[in-house]
Amino acid sequence: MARTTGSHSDITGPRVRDAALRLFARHGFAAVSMRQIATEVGVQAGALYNYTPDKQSLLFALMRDHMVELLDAVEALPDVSPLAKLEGFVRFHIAFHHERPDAVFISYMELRNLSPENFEALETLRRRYETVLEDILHSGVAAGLFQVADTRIATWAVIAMLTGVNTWFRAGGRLSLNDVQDQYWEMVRRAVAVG
Amino acid sequence: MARTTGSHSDITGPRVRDAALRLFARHGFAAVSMRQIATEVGVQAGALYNYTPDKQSLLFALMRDHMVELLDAVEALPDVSPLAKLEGFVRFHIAFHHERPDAVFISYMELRNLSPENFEALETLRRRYETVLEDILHSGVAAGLFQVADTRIATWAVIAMLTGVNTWFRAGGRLSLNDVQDQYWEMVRRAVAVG
DNA sequence: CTTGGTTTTGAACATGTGTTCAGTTAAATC
DNA sequence: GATTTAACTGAACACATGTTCAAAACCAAG
Repeated sequence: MARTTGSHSDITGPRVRDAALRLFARHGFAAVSMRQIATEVGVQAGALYNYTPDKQSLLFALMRDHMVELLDAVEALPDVSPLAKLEGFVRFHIAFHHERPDAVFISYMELRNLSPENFEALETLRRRYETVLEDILHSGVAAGLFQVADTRIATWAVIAMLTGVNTWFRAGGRLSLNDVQDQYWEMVRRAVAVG
Repeated sequence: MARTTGSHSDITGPRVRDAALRLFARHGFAAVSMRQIATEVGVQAGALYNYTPDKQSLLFALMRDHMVELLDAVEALPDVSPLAKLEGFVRFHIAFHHERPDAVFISYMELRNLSPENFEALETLRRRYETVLEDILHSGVAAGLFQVADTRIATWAVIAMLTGVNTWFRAGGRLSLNDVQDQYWEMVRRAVAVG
Protein backbone atom coordinates (compact mmCIF):
# COMPACT_ATOMS: atom_id res chain seq x y z
CA MET A 1 0.00 0.00 0.00
CA ALA A 2 0.98 3.62 -0.35
CA ARG A 3 -1.11 6.77 -0.85
CA THR A 4 -4.56 6.15 0.61
CA THR A 5 -7.83 7.13 -1.01
CA GLY A 6 -9.04 10.58 -0.04
CA SER A 7 -5.73 11.59 1.52
CA HIS A 8 -4.90 15.27 1.24
CA SER A 9 -2.39 17.46 3.06
CA ASP A 10 -5.03 20.13 3.74
CA ILE A 11 -6.87 17.54 5.81
CA THR A 12 -4.02 15.52 7.31
CA GLY A 13 -1.96 18.55 8.28
CA PRO A 14 -4.50 20.02 10.72
CA ARG A 15 -5.26 16.56 12.04
CA VAL A 16 -1.61 16.05 12.87
CA ARG A 17 -1.47 19.33 14.76
CA ASP A 18 -4.74 18.65 16.57
CA ALA A 19 -3.65 15.19 17.67
CA ALA A 20 -0.23 16.43 18.78
CA LEU A 21 -1.77 19.30 20.74
CA ARG A 22 -4.17 17.06 22.59
CA LEU A 23 -1.66 14.30 23.31
CA PHE A 24 1.11 16.67 24.38
CA ALA A 25 -1.29 18.43 26.74
CA ARG A 26 -2.58 15.18 28.19
CA HIS A 27 0.64 13.21 28.63
CA GLY A 28 3.47 15.65 28.08
CA PHE A 29 5.76 16.11 25.09
CA ALA A 30 8.40 13.61 26.17
CA ALA A 31 5.84 10.95 27.02
CA VAL A 32 4.16 11.02 23.60
CA SER A 33 5.68 9.11 20.69
CA MET A 34 5.40 9.91 17.03
CA ARG A 35 3.69 6.56 16.60
CA GLN A 36 0.97 7.54 19.08
CA ILE A 37 0.30 10.74 17.17
CA ALA A 38 0.25 8.81 13.91
CA THR A 39 -2.22 6.28 15.31
CA GLU A 40 -4.51 9.10 16.42
CA VAL A 41 -4.41 10.57 12.92
CA GLY A 42 -4.89 7.16 11.31
CA VAL A 43 -1.59 7.07 9.49
CA GLN A 44 1.87 5.51 9.77
CA ALA A 45 4.59 7.32 11.71
CA GLY A 46 6.62 8.04 8.61
CA ALA A 47 3.81 10.10 7.11
CA LEU A 48 4.08 12.67 9.89
CA TYR A 49 7.38 13.81 8.41
CA ASN A 50 5.50 15.33 5.50
CA TYR A 51 4.17 17.84 8.03
CA THR A 52 7.08 18.51 10.37
CA PRO A 53 10.84 18.14 9.98
CA ASP A 54 11.05 16.59 13.46
CA LYS A 55 9.19 16.15 16.73
CA GLN A 56 10.49 19.27 18.39
CA SER A 57 9.53 21.52 15.48
CA LEU A 58 6.00 20.19 15.82
CA LEU A 59 5.92 21.24 19.47
CA PHE A 60 7.41 24.63 18.72
CA ALA A 61 4.95 25.32 15.90
CA LEU A 62 2.03 24.66 18.24
CA MET A 63 3.43 26.95 20.91
CA ARG A 64 4.38 29.72 18.52
CA ASP A 65 1.03 29.68 16.73
CA HIS A 66 -0.73 29.92 20.07
CA MET A 67 1.33 32.88 21.20
CA VAL A 68 0.90 34.71 17.90
CA GLU A 69 -2.86 34.24 18.08
CA LEU A 70 -2.80 35.52 21.65
CA LEU A 71 -0.79 38.58 20.71
CA ASP A 72 -2.92 39.42 17.68
CA ALA A 73 -6.04 39.23 19.81
CA VAL A 74 -4.74 41.29 22.73
CA GLU A 75 -3.40 43.99 20.45
CA ALA A 76 -6.85 44.31 18.87
CA LEU A 77 -8.43 45.35 22.17
CA PRO A 78 -10.01 48.85 22.02
CA ASP A 79 -7.99 51.88 23.05
CA VAL A 80 -9.97 53.30 25.95
CA SER A 81 -9.24 54.62 29.44
CA PRO A 82 -6.69 52.76 31.60
CA LEU A 83 -9.38 51.39 33.91
CA ALA A 84 -11.54 50.17 31.02
CA LYS A 85 -8.45 48.79 29.32
CA LEU A 86 -7.50 46.85 32.43
CA GLU A 87 -10.99 45.44 32.71
CA GLY A 88 -10.87 44.49 29.05
CA PHE A 89 -7.54 42.75 29.53
CA VAL A 90 -8.73 40.77 32.53
CA ARG A 91 -11.88 39.58 30.80
CA PHE A 92 -10.04 38.85 27.57
CA HIS A 93 -7.28 36.83 29.24
CA ILE A 94 -9.74 34.64 31.10
CA ALA A 95 -11.95 34.02 28.06
CA PHE A 96 -9.13 33.45 25.56
CA HIS A 97 -7.31 31.01 27.80
CA HIS A 98 -10.52 29.20 28.67
CA GLU A 99 -11.13 28.47 25.00
CA ARG A 100 -7.69 26.91 24.46
CA PRO A 101 -6.81 24.89 27.54
CA ASP A 102 -4.50 22.49 25.69
CA ALA A 103 -2.47 25.18 23.94
CA VAL A 104 -2.19 27.19 27.16
CA PHE A 105 -1.08 24.15 29.10
CA ILE A 106 1.58 23.24 26.58
CA SER A 107 2.88 26.77 26.26
CA TYR A 108 3.50 26.94 30.00
CA MET A 109 4.68 23.38 30.62
CA GLU A 110 6.85 22.38 27.71
CA LEU A 111 9.22 25.34 27.54
CA ARG A 112 12.05 23.19 28.83
CA ASN A 113 11.69 20.80 25.89
CA LEU A 114 12.54 23.54 23.41
CA SER A 115 15.93 24.15 21.90
CA PRO A 116 17.60 27.36 23.13
CA GLU A 117 16.69 29.26 19.96
CA ASN A 118 13.07 28.14 20.01
CA PHE A 119 12.86 28.93 23.71
CA GLU A 120 14.18 32.42 23.12
CA ALA A 121 11.71 33.04 20.31
CA LEU A 122 8.82 32.04 22.54
CA GLU A 123 10.05 34.11 25.48
CA THR A 124 10.13 37.15 23.23
CA LEU A 125 6.48 36.65 22.34
CA ARG A 126 5.57 36.12 25.98
CA ARG A 127 7.36 39.30 27.01
CA ARG A 128 5.44 41.23 24.38
CA TYR A 129 2.19 39.97 25.86
CA GLU A 130 3.26 40.93 29.37
CA THR A 131 4.22 44.38 28.13
CA VAL A 132 0.67 45.00 26.99
CA LEU A 133 -0.52 44.66 30.57
CA GLU A 134 2.41 46.53 32.02
CA ASP A 135 1.73 49.48 29.72
CA ILE A 136 -1.85 49.58 30.90
CA LEU A 137 -0.76 49.60 34.53
CA HIS A 138 1.87 52.21 33.83
CA SER A 139 -0.51 54.59 32.10
CA GLY A 140 -3.00 54.12 34.92
CA VAL A 141 -0.36 55.02 37.47
CA ALA A 142 0.62 58.07 35.43
CA ALA A 143 -3.03 59.14 35.33
CA GLY A 144 -3.31 58.80 39.10
CA LEU A 145 -5.89 56.01 38.75
CA PHE A 146 -3.74 53.10 39.91
CA GLN A 147 -1.52 52.69 42.93
CA VAL A 148 1.12 50.10 42.18
CA ALA A 149 4.54 49.91 43.80
CA ASP A 150 6.14 48.06 40.86
CA THR A 151 4.28 47.65 37.59
CA ARG A 152 6.54 44.75 36.56
CA ILE A 153 5.65 42.71 39.63
CA ALA A 154 2.00 43.64 39.45
CA THR A 155 1.98 42.43 35.84
CA TRP A 156 3.34 39.03 36.81
CA ALA A 157 0.99 38.80 39.77
CA VAL A 158 -2.11 39.57 37.73
CA ILE A 159 -1.20 37.24 34.87
CA ALA A 160 -0.41 34.36 37.24
CA MET A 161 -3.69 34.91 39.05
CA LEU A 162 -5.73 35.00 35.84
CA THR A 163 -4.00 32.04 34.22
CA GLY A 164 -4.76 30.04 37.35
CA VAL A 165 -8.42 30.01 36.35
CA ASN A 166 -7.67 27.28 33.83
CA THR A 167 -6.61 24.87 36.56
CA TRP A 168 -10.07 24.70 38.11
CA PHE A 169 -12.76 26.34 36.01
CA ARG A 170 -14.90 24.13 33.78
CA ALA A 171 -17.97 25.33 31.90
CA GLY A 172 -21.27 23.92 33.06
CA GLY A 173 -20.50 24.07 36.75
CA ARG A 174 -21.73 26.27 39.56
CA LEU A 175 -20.41 29.45 37.95
CA SER A 176 -20.60 30.86 34.45
CA LEU A 177 -17.54 32.25 32.72
CA ASN A 178 -19.08 35.68 33.25
CA ASP A 179 -19.30 35.14 37.00
CA VAL A 180 -15.64 34.23 37.07
CA GLN A 181 -14.68 37.25 34.99
CA ASP A 182 -16.67 39.49 37.33
CA GLN A 183 -15.00 38.17 40.44
CA TYR A 184 -11.46 38.28 39.08
CA TRP A 185 -12.00 41.77 37.72
CA GLU A 186 -13.22 42.87 41.16
CA MET A 187 -10.10 41.45 42.83
CA VAL A 188 -7.72 42.91 40.25
CA ARG A 189 -9.39 46.30 40.36
CA ARG A 190 -9.16 46.52 44.14
CA ALA A 191 -5.57 45.30 44.11
CA VAL A 192 -4.35 48.10 41.85
CA ALA A 193 -6.89 50.97 41.88
CA VAL A 194 -6.51 53.94 44.25
CA GLY A 195 -8.81 54.48 47.23
CA MET B 1 33.14 -5.57 40.54
CA ALA B 2 30.25 -5.40 43.00
CA ARG B 3 29.81 -3.49 46.25
CA THR B 4 32.08 -0.45 46.16
CA THR B 5 34.25 0.80 48.99
CA GLY B 6 32.52 3.29 51.27
CA SER B 7 29.04 2.56 49.90
CA HIS B 8 26.23 2.89 52.41
CA SER B 9 22.46 3.22 52.00
CA ASP B 10 22.31 6.18 54.38
CA ILE B 11 24.46 8.10 51.93
CA THR B 12 23.28 6.74 48.60
CA GLY B 13 19.57 7.00 49.45
CA PRO B 14 19.50 10.79 49.86
CA ARG B 15 21.78 11.19 46.88
CA VAL B 16 19.33 9.28 44.71
CA ARG B 17 16.44 11.49 45.82
CA ASP B 18 18.47 14.68 45.36
CA ALA B 19 19.58 13.72 41.87
CA ALA B 20 16.07 12.67 40.86
CA LEU B 21 14.58 15.91 42.20
CA ARG B 22 17.00 18.09 40.32
CA LEU B 23 16.83 16.15 37.06
CA PHE B 24 13.04 15.81 37.08
CA ALA B 25 12.72 19.56 37.69
CA ARG B 26 15.18 20.42 34.97
CA HIS B 27 14.12 18.06 32.18
CA GLY B 28 10.81 16.58 33.25
CA PHE B 29 9.99 13.13 34.61
CA ALA B 30 9.45 11.44 31.27
CA ALA B 31 12.61 12.90 29.77
CA VAL B 32 14.90 11.61 32.52
CA SER B 33 16.11 8.00 32.44
CA MET B 34 17.06 5.85 35.38
CA ARG B 35 20.53 5.66 33.87
CA GLN B 36 20.86 9.45 33.99
CA ILE B 37 19.93 9.50 37.65
CA ALA B 38 22.36 6.66 38.32
CA THR B 39 25.18 8.49 36.55
CA GLU B 40 24.52 11.59 38.64
CA VAL B 41 24.73 9.49 41.80
CA GLY B 42 27.82 7.67 40.56
CA VAL B 43 26.27 4.22 40.44
CA GLN B 44 24.84 1.75 37.95
CA ALA B 45 21.12 1.87 37.09
CA GLY B 46 20.36 -1.41 38.82
CA ALA B 47 21.51 -0.04 42.17
CA LEU B 48 18.66 2.50 42.18
CA TYR B 49 16.20 -0.32 42.76
CA ASN B 50 17.52 -0.70 46.29
CA TYR B 51 15.93 2.70 46.95
CA THR B 52 12.70 2.66 44.98
CA PRO B 53 10.51 -0.15 43.65
CA ASP B 54 10.17 1.70 40.35
CA LYS B 55 10.57 5.07 38.66
CA GLN B 56 7.07 6.33 39.37
CA SER B 57 7.31 5.58 43.09
CA LEU B 58 10.44 7.70 43.17
CA LEU B 59 8.54 10.63 41.67
CA PHE B 60 5.60 10.18 43.99
CA ALA B 61 7.81 9.99 47.09
CA LEU B 62 9.39 13.32 46.18
CA MET B 63 6.03 14.99 45.63
CA ARG B 64 4.43 13.54 48.74
CA ASP B 65 7.35 14.44 50.98
CA HIS B 66 7.22 17.99 49.68
CA MET B 67 3.50 18.33 50.32
CA VAL B 68 3.76 16.86 53.82
CA GLU B 69 6.54 19.30 54.68
CA LEU B 70 4.43 22.14 53.32
CA LEU B 71 1.40 21.10 55.35
CA ASP B 72 3.37 20.63 58.56
CA ALA B 73 4.86 24.08 58.17
CA VAL B 74 1.63 25.91 57.34
CA GLU B 75 -0.23 24.26 60.19
CA ALA B 76 2.44 25.51 62.60
CA LEU B 77 1.68 29.16 61.80
CA PRO B 78 0.53 31.13 64.89
CA ASP B 79 -3.16 31.46 65.65
CA VAL B 80 -3.75 35.21 65.51
CA SER B 81 -6.34 37.57 63.98
CA PRO B 82 -7.60 36.87 60.45
CA LEU B 83 -5.70 39.81 58.99
CA ALA B 84 -2.43 38.81 60.69
CA LYS B 85 -3.03 35.20 59.71
CA LEU B 86 -3.50 36.17 56.09
CA GLU B 87 -0.32 38.21 56.14
CA GLY B 88 1.49 35.28 57.74
CA PHE B 89 0.19 32.93 55.07
CA VAL B 90 1.26 35.20 52.21
CA ARG B 91 4.77 35.68 53.58
CA PHE B 92 5.11 32.00 54.44
CA HIS B 93 3.97 30.76 51.03
CA ILE B 94 6.42 32.99 49.19
CA ALA B 95 9.37 32.10 51.43
CA PHE B 96 8.69 28.37 51.63
CA HIS B 97 8.27 27.98 47.89
CA HIS B 98 11.31 30.13 47.20
CA GLU B 99 13.47 27.75 49.20
CA ARG B 100 12.36 24.65 47.26
CA PRO B 101 12.00 25.62 43.61
CA ASP B 102 12.63 22.10 42.29
CA ALA B 103 10.13 20.38 44.57
CA VAL B 104 7.52 23.06 43.85
CA PHE B 105 8.06 22.79 40.13
CA ILE B 106 7.71 19.02 40.14
CA SER B 107 4.66 19.03 42.36
CA TYR B 108 2.83 21.30 39.93
CA MET B 109 4.10 19.90 36.65
CA GLU B 110 4.29 16.16 37.01
CA LEU B 111 0.83 15.39 38.35
CA ARG B 112 -0.13 13.80 35.06
CA ASN B 113 2.67 11.26 35.36
CA LEU B 114 1.19 9.81 38.53
CA SER B 115 -0.98 6.73 38.72
CA PRO B 116 -4.61 7.48 39.63
CA GLU B 117 -4.12 6.42 43.25
CA ASN B 118 -0.98 8.47 43.67
CA PHE B 119 -2.63 11.43 42.00
CA GLU B 120 -5.59 11.23 44.34
CA ALA B 121 -3.32 11.05 47.39
CA LEU B 122 -1.51 14.17 46.31
CA GLU B 123 -4.69 16.05 45.48
CA THR B 124 -5.94 15.35 48.99
CA LEU B 125 -2.84 16.96 50.45
CA ARG B 126 -3.14 19.92 48.12
CA ARG B 127 -6.76 20.46 49.08
CA ARG B 128 -5.80 20.44 52.74
CA TYR B 129 -3.31 23.21 52.05
CA GLU B 130 -5.88 25.26 50.16
CA THR B 131 -8.33 24.81 52.99
CA VAL B 132 -5.93 26.53 55.38
CA LEU B 133 -6.16 29.69 53.30
CA GLU B 134 -9.86 29.36 52.68
CA ASP B 135 -10.51 29.09 56.42
CA ILE B 136 -8.56 32.29 56.98
CA LEU B 137 -10.58 34.11 54.35
CA HIS B 138 -13.81 32.69 55.70
CA SER B 139 -13.14 33.77 59.26
CA GLY B 140 -12.13 37.22 58.03
CA VAL B 141 -15.38 37.56 56.14
CA ALA B 142 -17.34 36.43 59.20
CA ALA B 143 -15.53 39.05 61.29
CA GLY B 144 -16.41 41.76 58.77
CA LEU B 145 -12.75 42.33 57.94
CA PHE B 146 -12.71 40.87 54.46
CA GLN B 147 -14.99 41.40 51.51
CA VAL B 148 -14.83 38.38 49.23
CA ALA B 149 -17.58 37.22 46.91
CA ASP B 150 -16.46 33.59 46.91
CA THR B 151 -13.78 32.37 49.32
CA ARG B 152 -13.08 29.32 47.17
CA ILE B 153 -12.22 31.40 44.12
CA ALA B 154 -10.27 33.93 46.16
CA THR B 155 -8.23 31.06 47.58
CA TRP B 156 -7.28 29.82 44.13
CA ALA B 157 -6.58 33.35 42.93
CA VAL B 158 -4.25 34.16 45.83
CA ILE B 159 -2.37 30.87 45.67
CA ALA B 160 -1.86 31.14 41.91
CA MET B 161 -0.64 34.69 42.30
CA LEU B 162 1.82 33.79 45.07
CA THR B 163 3.13 30.65 43.42
CA GLY B 164 3.86 32.71 40.34
CA VAL B 165 6.70 34.39 42.22
CA ASN B 166 8.82 31.29 41.64
CA THR B 167 8.73 31.78 37.87
CA TRP B 168 10.63 35.05 37.97
CA PHE B 169 12.13 35.84 41.37
CA ARG B 170 15.79 35.01 41.96
CA ALA B 171 17.75 36.05 45.04
CA GLY B 172 20.49 38.58 44.47
CA GLY B 173 18.57 40.70 41.99
CA ARG B 174 17.02 44.15 42.21
CA LEU B 175 14.62 43.11 44.96
CA SER B 176 15.05 41.21 48.21
CA LEU B 177 12.68 38.44 49.20
CA ASN B 178 11.30 40.84 51.79
CA ASP B 179 10.51 43.45 49.14
CA VAL B 180 8.60 40.84 47.19
CA GLN B 181 6.70 39.68 50.27
CA ASP B 182 5.78 43.29 51.06
CA GLN B 183 4.43 44.00 47.61
CA TYR B 184 2.44 40.78 47.31
CA TRP B 185 1.00 41.24 50.78
CA GLU B 186 -0.07 44.77 49.83
CA MET B 187 -1.86 43.48 46.70
CA VAL B 188 -3.52 40.58 48.49
CA ARG B 189 -4.61 42.77 51.39
CA ARG B 190 -6.23 45.33 49.10
CA ALA B 191 -7.87 42.61 47.01
CA VAL B 192 -9.72 41.08 49.96
CA ALA B 193 -9.87 43.62 52.81
CA VAL B 194 -12.87 45.93 53.25
CA GLY B 195 -12.74 49.62 52.31
C1' DC C 1 39.54 -15.50 60.47
C1' DT C 2 34.99 -16.74 59.57
C1' DT C 3 30.31 -15.84 58.90
C1' DG C 4 26.25 -13.31 57.49
C1' DG C 5 24.26 -9.34 55.80
C1' DT C 6 24.56 -5.12 52.70
C1' DT C 7 25.44 -2.88 48.58
C1' DT C 8 26.68 -2.75 43.95
C1' DT C 9 27.97 -4.52 39.34
C1' DG C 10 27.28 -5.98 34.70
C1' DA C 11 24.88 -8.32 31.62
C1' DA C 12 20.64 -9.45 29.84
C1' DC C 13 15.55 -8.99 28.42
C1' DA C 14 11.82 -7.41 25.72
C1' DT C 15 10.15 -3.49 23.95
C1' DG C 16 10.05 1.33 22.33
C1' DT C 17 12.38 5.48 20.28
C1' DG C 18 12.86 9.25 16.33
C1' DT C 19 13.88 9.23 11.79
C1' DT C 20 14.87 7.74 6.80
C1' DC C 21 13.61 6.12 2.31
C1' DA C 22 12.66 3.15 -1.74
C1' DG C 23 8.58 1.70 -3.50
C1' DT C 24 3.59 2.10 -4.36
C1' DT C 25 -0.81 4.03 -4.98
C1' DA C 26 -4.17 7.97 -5.51
C1' DA C 27 -5.11 12.46 -7.31
C1' DA C 28 -4.28 16.21 -10.51
C1' DT C 29 -2.85 17.86 -14.93
C1' DC C 30 -2.48 17.73 -19.77
C1' DG D 1 -5.79 7.88 -21.48
C1' DA D 2 -1.02 9.08 -20.36
C1' DT D 3 2.02 11.50 -17.38
C1' DT D 4 3.34 13.94 -13.43
C1' DT D 5 2.88 15.11 -8.71
C1' DA D 6 1.32 14.35 -3.90
C1' DA D 7 0.60 11.28 -0.04
C1' DC D 8 1.50 7.34 2.27
C1' DT D 9 3.31 2.52 3.54
C1' DG D 10 6.28 -0.72 5.60
C1' DA D 11 10.49 -2.04 6.71
C1' DA D 12 14.67 -0.89 8.48
C1' DC D 13 18.34 1.56 11.38
C1' DA D 14 20.89 2.36 15.52
C1' DC D 15 20.15 3.13 19.90
C1' DA D 16 17.52 4.00 24.49
C1' DT D 17 14.12 2.40 27.81
C1' DG D 18 12.67 0.36 32.73
C1' DT D 19 13.55 -3.52 35.19
C1' DT D 20 15.56 -8.10 36.89
C1' DC D 21 19.03 -10.96 38.97
C1' DA D 22 23.07 -14.01 39.80
C1' DA D 23 27.47 -13.08 41.14
C1' DA D 24 30.87 -10.39 43.44
C1' DA D 25 32.91 -7.34 46.71
C1' DC D 26 32.63 -4.75 50.86
C1' DC D 27 31.43 -4.08 55.85
C1' DA D 28 30.30 -5.48 60.64
C1' DA D 29 29.92 -8.89 64.28
C1' DG D 30 31.40 -12.99 66.68
